[in-house]
Amino acid sequence: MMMQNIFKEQAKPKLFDKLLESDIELLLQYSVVQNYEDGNILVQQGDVPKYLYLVIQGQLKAYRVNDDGAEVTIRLLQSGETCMEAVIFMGSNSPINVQTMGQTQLLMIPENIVKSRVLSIPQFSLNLLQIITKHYKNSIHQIDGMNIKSPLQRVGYYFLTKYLETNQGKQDSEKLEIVLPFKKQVIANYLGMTPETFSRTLKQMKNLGVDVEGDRIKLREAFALCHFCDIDAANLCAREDKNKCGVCPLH
Amino acid sequence: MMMQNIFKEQAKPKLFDKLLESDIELLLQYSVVQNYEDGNILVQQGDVPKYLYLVIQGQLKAYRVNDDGAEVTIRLLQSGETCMEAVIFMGSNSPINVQTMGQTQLLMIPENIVKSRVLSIPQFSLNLLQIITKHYKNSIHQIDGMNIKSPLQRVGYYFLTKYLETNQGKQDSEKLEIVLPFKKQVIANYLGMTPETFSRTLKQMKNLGVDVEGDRIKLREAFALCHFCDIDAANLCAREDKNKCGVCPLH
DNA sequence: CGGTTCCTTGACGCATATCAATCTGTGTGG
DNA sequence: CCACACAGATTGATATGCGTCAAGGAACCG
Repeated sequence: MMMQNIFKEQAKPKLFDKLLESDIELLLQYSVVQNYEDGNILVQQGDVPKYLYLVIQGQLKAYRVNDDGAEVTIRLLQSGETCMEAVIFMGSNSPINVQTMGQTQLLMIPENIVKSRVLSIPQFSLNLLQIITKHYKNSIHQIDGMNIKSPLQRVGYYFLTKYLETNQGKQDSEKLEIVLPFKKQVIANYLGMTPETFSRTLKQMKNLGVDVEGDRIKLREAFALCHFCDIDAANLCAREDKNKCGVCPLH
Repeated sequence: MMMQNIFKEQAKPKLFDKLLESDIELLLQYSVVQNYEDGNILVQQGDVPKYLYLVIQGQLKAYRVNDDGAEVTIRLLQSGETCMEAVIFMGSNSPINVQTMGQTQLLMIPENIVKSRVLSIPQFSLNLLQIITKHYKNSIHQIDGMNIKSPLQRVGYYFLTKYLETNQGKQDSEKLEIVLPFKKQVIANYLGMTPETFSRTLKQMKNLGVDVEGDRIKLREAFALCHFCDIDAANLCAREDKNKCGVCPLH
């Protein structure tokens, strides 16, 4: 299987970062690529996961449901991201469901291959550690947000991180627009609020210099989202002169 | 440094699980043991962590604070548990503060030793993966709880997991009592509620057959907490005949 | 004892969920 | 090309559950 073909146009997934071509081949020996329709449930709470999933195209949602059928979104994944890496090492059943959102193409690496390669390829276990710790960090932010942040702050922080992601490396040519990568109700649930509250919150943001038109978020000024910055976000910020924003926690 | 002395009376920490004595020595080569008073801040948000901390005696709290000074508890740790293992691999600054609660004795392993041993001792990197994924799983439950569970359900689930932890392996001699390992206000914050709400919730639990006297939680019947069970908890349950409780999600 | 810390109890207000209706856009079929 | 259906998004009205504030009680320690 030729990775350079599959991910031709895209950045190499973090999972394969710094791996030798020969190591990647070892890893993909028994992997398969598969296509799914919208709404396909790949893993259910309680399952023992059989694969590590890498999104080639499309989107996935990792979530939990309770008895009443209420959903909590844990992660939203796009192309190049992986899931079940963590669960494979939990030594227990999956605490989450995973479902496709829209048409999706996935690379599936068998669970036992992952486990054995961890022991034989040090860089691979390092990659996994970094991926999982990143998820962990995200979930810490989620917990934080739900406890002490208002909906406005949660949305603002979400926009800020999206803004920083899309402008990574581009010091000068900052685009003052971001595009929501998911349906609004999906994002709302991820942020722990109802679609109604999300919608109302978007209107509030206009007062802060953030205009919303459909799924396009337009900033009236480059520093519009700086109110929502924290130390973690500031570290992603590419501005060489961070104190220009006036509120950067690093200054 | 002799691990068997330090942890004489206790279970061996997960961090050292299945490691050869020689590997442990390699790991501890540059480690130090240190004592701290109550309230000592070991790590602050934004710090680059210098050590992995293993609790020998006492308790730690990992938490976040926002501008207003409001705290969100991420983890509460007791003897044998570790922290900063995840942060070390995040490749960024610490998203959390860590503080001692009460007098505490800690083993501190330098960060660069941890990183290098990961590459040279496969079982060690496996241990780390398992520890971190467990934290991740916990944080998933935390997110879940704050979104779709009432305070009653959160407290109930917390008690249930504590109950299952203390009765691990003891199939027959189930003690119908658990002892809260932390101050009530600390637990309340960990569960994402105020001490007032926590207190009121404890009274509600009396109707469900759970009596609270100080920090002792007494179950009037063995199945009192089964209402709060989910698939994850059920997997920890030691009862050979799980369907006796009538609500087990495994049956 | 007096002081401190922790926990509990009560009264109140507000923010967000809930329910319901309307609006917008998009794709489909006649 | 228009009419219709449907999903998603928005807007409004209502209510309730938790946080906040304030006071009182309990346990502990010198």
